[in-house]
Amino acid sequence: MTDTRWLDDEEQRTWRSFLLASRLLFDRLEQGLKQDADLSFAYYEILTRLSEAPGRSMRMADLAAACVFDRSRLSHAIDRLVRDGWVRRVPSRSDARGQLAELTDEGMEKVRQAARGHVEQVRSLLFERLTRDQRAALREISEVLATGIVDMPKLISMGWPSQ
Amino acid sequence: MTDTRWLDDEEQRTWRSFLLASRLLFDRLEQGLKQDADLSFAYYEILTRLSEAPGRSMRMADLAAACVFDRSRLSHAIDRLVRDGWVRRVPSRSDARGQLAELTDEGMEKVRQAARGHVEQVRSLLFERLTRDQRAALREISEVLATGIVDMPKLISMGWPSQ
DNA sequence: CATCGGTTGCTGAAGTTTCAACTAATCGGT
DNA sequence: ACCGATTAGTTGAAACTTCAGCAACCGATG
Repeated sequence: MTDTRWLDDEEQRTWRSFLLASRLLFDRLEQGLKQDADLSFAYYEILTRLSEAPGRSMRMADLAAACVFDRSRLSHAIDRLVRDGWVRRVPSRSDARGQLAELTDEGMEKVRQAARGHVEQVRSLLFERLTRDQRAALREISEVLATGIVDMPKLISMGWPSQ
Repeated sequence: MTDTRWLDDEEQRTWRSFLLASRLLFDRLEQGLKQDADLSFAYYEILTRLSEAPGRSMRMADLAAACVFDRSRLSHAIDRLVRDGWVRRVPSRSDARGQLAELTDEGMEKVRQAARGHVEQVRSLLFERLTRDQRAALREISEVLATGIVDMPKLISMGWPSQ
């Protein structure tokens, strides 16, 4: 029974508010995507990443890292996206173990459509509610936290915001 | 094809960093709880809420609201917590439809143990990385966001941070 | 007290994620 | 060239969440 340093009142409140806010936000976004594009947030993110990648395709492992999924989860998810026709699997030329996930034209169109409402929602639920200073603070805080938890270099190299 | 207002660079970065940071953070916490208490974050939260409630028990619907779960999810989750002996179901006296979820003594002990490592992790992954100002900003931002998405009054009444 | 709209909690099925194994291919040193 | 160690990606089962629907109950109203 070593003594734990508990959270003080201020911290407790901050933590719970953060928990609540992020959950409400993500739930809403999930719900929005489901409603007007019949996509889960996870699928939307996969499609988005692919749409931004050169050749609209990425190695499975890179895509997994970019989405912060484990390989298994991605593999199953791609199964479903392939079944629905948004993505296609292509064997890698340079590494016979490798697979590329490649966005189909239908997939590209799908993301485009989904993005409209989604971006609008991010704007109205997040940015429009914050002052300029708060937006800046949020960015700074997020970058500090992310950097602290994982080493950035790898992530930057796959398209995450740097610095 | 109405024109969507896209996110500018600054917003884009803020949004992606926020997404990344919160995901990494929650993943780590989940992983930590799993490792040293064999609990998912969801279960941990249920147990925590119960441990703080008068009589260590709550109405299903209230508990669901407090955890931001839907009723069905809670119902299934409580099934499993009952199976494992951490929680017991008690019919409500005042409302024949109602059920209370009540923490068992074993459940209470379980949360206590789990809380040690968990709190330590929240501290080291979140609070220790932020300056005093950043902590204050995070709280403010979180409260603004949460308030914007859902009307607070009900939540406050069930133990969420107010104001 | 009969009825009707709303609430409470549960259920089973379908969809998704997690976990542990597994195969195939590559790498690195000898 | 070969062999053990590592990496890429997949698989199937178990765990979990979501979804739609149900039965029981509440409570206000006529």
